[in-house]
Amino acid sequence: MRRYPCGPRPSTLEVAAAVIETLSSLLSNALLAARDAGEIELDSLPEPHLERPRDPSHGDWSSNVAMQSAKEAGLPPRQIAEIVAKRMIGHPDIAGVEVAGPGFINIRLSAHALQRVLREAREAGSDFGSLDIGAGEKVQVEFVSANPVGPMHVGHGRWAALGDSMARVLEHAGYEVEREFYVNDAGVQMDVFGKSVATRYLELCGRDVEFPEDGYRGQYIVEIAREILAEEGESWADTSAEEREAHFTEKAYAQVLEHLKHVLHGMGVDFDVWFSERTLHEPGPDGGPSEVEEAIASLREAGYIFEHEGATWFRSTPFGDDKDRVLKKSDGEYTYFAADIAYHKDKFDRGFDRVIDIWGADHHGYIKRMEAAVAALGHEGKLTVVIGQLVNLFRAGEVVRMSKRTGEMVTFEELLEDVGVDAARYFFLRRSTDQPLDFDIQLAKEQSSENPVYYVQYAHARICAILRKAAGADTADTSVDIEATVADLISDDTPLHLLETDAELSLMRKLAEFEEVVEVAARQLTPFKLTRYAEDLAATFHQFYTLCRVVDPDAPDMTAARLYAADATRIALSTVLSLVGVSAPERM
RNA sequence: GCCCUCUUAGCUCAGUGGAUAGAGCGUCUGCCUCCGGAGCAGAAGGUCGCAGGUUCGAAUCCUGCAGAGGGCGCCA
Repeated sequence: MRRYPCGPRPSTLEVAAAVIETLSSLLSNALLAARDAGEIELDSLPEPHLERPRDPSHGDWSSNVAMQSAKEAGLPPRQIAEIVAKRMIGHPDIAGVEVAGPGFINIRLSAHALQRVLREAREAGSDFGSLDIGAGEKVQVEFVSANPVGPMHVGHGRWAALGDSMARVLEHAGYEVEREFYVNDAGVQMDVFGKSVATRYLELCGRDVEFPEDGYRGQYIVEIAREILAEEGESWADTSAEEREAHFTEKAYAQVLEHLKHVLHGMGVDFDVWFSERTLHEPGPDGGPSEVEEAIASLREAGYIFEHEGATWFRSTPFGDDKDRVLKKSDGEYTYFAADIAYHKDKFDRGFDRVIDIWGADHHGYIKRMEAAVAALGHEGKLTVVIGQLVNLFRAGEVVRMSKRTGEMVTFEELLEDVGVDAARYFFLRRSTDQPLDFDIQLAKEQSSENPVYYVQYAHARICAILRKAAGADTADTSVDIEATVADLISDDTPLHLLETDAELSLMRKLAEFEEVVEVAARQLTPFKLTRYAEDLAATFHQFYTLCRVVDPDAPDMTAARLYAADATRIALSTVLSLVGVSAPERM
């Protein structure tokens, strides 16, 4: 249940916020007037909170001011509520005020107030629900960041959908967003990767070699080796192992990186920056210190570095970490953590006001030290780490088994090919982000009401069919331009006041919630709220459709008004789906 | 052993101090001479893991216990 503090709201918030402002001041004024009239004794005015009641029969908005001030006023809450309520009626936006339960003041908006959202949607178009709570603040979202040593697993796909949708919602809420992929192209896993490919290559050349114990055994390693063989022949079989492995590392790395970009682009996820970990270790301009060295120098300057047993340590415990952490090992190598500190210093040096990292659940225990490092660098509180949980694959209720040891698994690319981009993205965002997700491949492919993505898309397609019908075209005629059709059918003069039945009011109420949904999703970084809302809105529209005949040649005014409402719903559905990254088909 | 997260309807899950705890699926019953039935309506279904505490009020906050998952390297 959301609560809105009373007081001034950013003027850029439109419909819902304007209503909240109106209601808040009505409540405050009613209390003040009651006090001035001597009906209530109050030294301080409570901050009236407005919330949306769970139960629609309790009205559109509800306030608990009466309960809050009961103690001080020395009156029963219900009596205070009665006093306040009677002073609120009469406003054109208010259809009724009731006192209920222990002392709730339940407010019902007038049809007049609700109808405004339809014009709002039409004026805003694809900007419907957009806000300015970000006020242009620069935010970076870093996500996926899979090691470039193999195909993405399904969890990576979920994190891609999550990060991209989060970025879209933040943009819609007025933030300036950059998407970034951190490429872990340094470290031993790259060597192991190159060695694995090189060994497979030698095998393909007919050489008798032993596969490295810790090598990557996936079939894709063989495929990469085969491609290099086809391209470059057998000449690398006779070079030194060092030369060969170095070459194969780079060659295979480039291939995998291209593959990652290709798959992500195919699902509509495009990054602004691909950041290479290696660059952090390279010497600075004019041969100066690397970024890793500079980051450690910064921490040293701030007093958080010490030497112990031949290693260089970061004192992270003052920031709540369990133990201090090694940055430079006694063998002279830097740890992954050292590079990650340099990476985050680089992010903030680039001027982001806020940085969001989406990490896999296995990095859970890493959060505290990273937050500690960011705080030590003087950016406390600007980093938010979101943990993306894994995906359990099912097929018709049966678990799809995967083995990490043998490298056998369903890759994300295979899943995309199987179920399609829309279903994959939609399903990934149906659950709270920090909860493991059960993904049923068969359900995702099913074209029935059991499949929520079809349910929502169907509502959109259905509206488009109605609009085509209203324009006199065949409902299935896809050559009809929806936007132009709508412009012909409705106008600013359309008599929206005709919309006053329960089904129509419910639809308008649901549309008015959209802005709040965007706000909550942006503030809480929870894009899964969008899919819930999309399903709610689709259901509300289907109910409206069932009860309200839209196209009726005998009632042109009512037809126009209902088309207006249907079109506003189309705009909202299309917008919310675009925030999820799912298409809004005009016909299915 | 220590730390984190989770436990809500048969199943999958919403719900971070308010009212009679919700949705989808599944089960059962209805609705097409009518704009897309890929739809709609209704019914059944609950000790919110357990036990205390705080509060006018707790699924929600605190403590303990039980169960599930994850994390605890001079790995990345």
